[in-house]
Amino acid sequence: MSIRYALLGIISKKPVTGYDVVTIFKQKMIYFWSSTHSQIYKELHKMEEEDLITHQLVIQGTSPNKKVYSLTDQGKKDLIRWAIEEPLKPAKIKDEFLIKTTIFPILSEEEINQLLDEVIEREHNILAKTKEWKEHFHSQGDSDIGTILTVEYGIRYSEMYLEWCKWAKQMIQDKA
Amino acid sequence: MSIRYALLGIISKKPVTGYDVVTIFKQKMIYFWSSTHSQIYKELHKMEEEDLITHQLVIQGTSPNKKVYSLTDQGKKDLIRWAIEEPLKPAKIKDEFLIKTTIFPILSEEEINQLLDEVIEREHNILAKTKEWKEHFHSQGDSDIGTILTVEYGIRYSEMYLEWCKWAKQMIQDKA
DNA sequence: GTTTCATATGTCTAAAATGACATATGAAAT
DNA sequence: ATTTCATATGTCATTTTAGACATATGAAAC
Repeated sequence: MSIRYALLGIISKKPVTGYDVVTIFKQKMIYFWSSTHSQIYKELHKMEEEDLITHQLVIQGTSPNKKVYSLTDQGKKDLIRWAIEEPLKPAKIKDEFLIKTTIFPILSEEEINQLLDEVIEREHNILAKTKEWKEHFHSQGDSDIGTILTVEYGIRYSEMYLEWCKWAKQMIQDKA
Repeated sequence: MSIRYALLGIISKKPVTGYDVVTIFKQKMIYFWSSTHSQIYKELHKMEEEDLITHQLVIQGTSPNKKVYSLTDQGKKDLIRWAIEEPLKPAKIKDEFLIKTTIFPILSEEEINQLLDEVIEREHNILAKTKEWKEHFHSQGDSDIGTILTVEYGIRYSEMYLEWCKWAKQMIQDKA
């Protein structure tokens, strides 16, 4: 039941292909949802069987043919029902870096700084992409409230992470 | 390979039971790792078979007998190897609330506010528990750098989330 | 006395998710 | 010419995870 509503939510915005969904997860939703193309294609098939979505085959000259999915009435109804009626499940997070952080006491200062630099670079890249995306949709005149809120969340999340890293570095230096 | 190092990390601090691990995940690591007792017990068995941990049976008068696990030399070696050598994998996050956020445009203002209030309450509770824990380990004179850093992360994470919610509420009111 | 709660450990089935394998087009780069 | 890249869709085996079922103790609440 997990990925289903993420997919319905994406498709509700505008018709998209499975390939589009993959890039949306990677580029625009990285800080609150993740999946792989194998799971996405499988779930799209299942959802079409259950009449929540349909697709239109688009033959392209340039690149391979694609299936553009859109919501059925039932799909939209189910999405809204889920959003309003289903009790909110706690977020599921698996952040390996924080696990590594817990064992800093058994690592050397150099090793710790190396790990922190690695994660800082990762987070910088994510933040840069998120800001890029924000600029892009603003320049397009897009004022979708869902997009505005989630992009702001992404920026705040990454900034929090980076500030915490900076604080952690200072903390470790002071302790040493 | 996922939960393994989370478990090794926890056990490296001090010997614990499977039951302890369950509560640690729930109370102290909720904002960066999650699992269930069925998975934890299974993985502990597997890790013991592979000689990464061992247990000592403790017979208690009051409550049921328990298995207290500790790291073997091999377990500690593998944990450090993982931390230093294995490339950092991106965090995997599944936050349903942000999915719900993306479809705010097809919900009513009342429904949106209800959802936001729900998540604000959830996050308040998490923050309260994290702060309680921080007070507790400070009062115990615990100055484990791993704990200090992760608890600070938890507080910053929850505060970021709550501030974003507040901002979102304002944003939605202004738009209406 | 009976239920509920915290402690404590396990199994089992089903669902979800990962990662590898597999294929195909057209454009661009080397 | 050949490789690489972006686009595009799929399968399959294995691993991971979730959630239900199962049991047991002692203390506390009702």
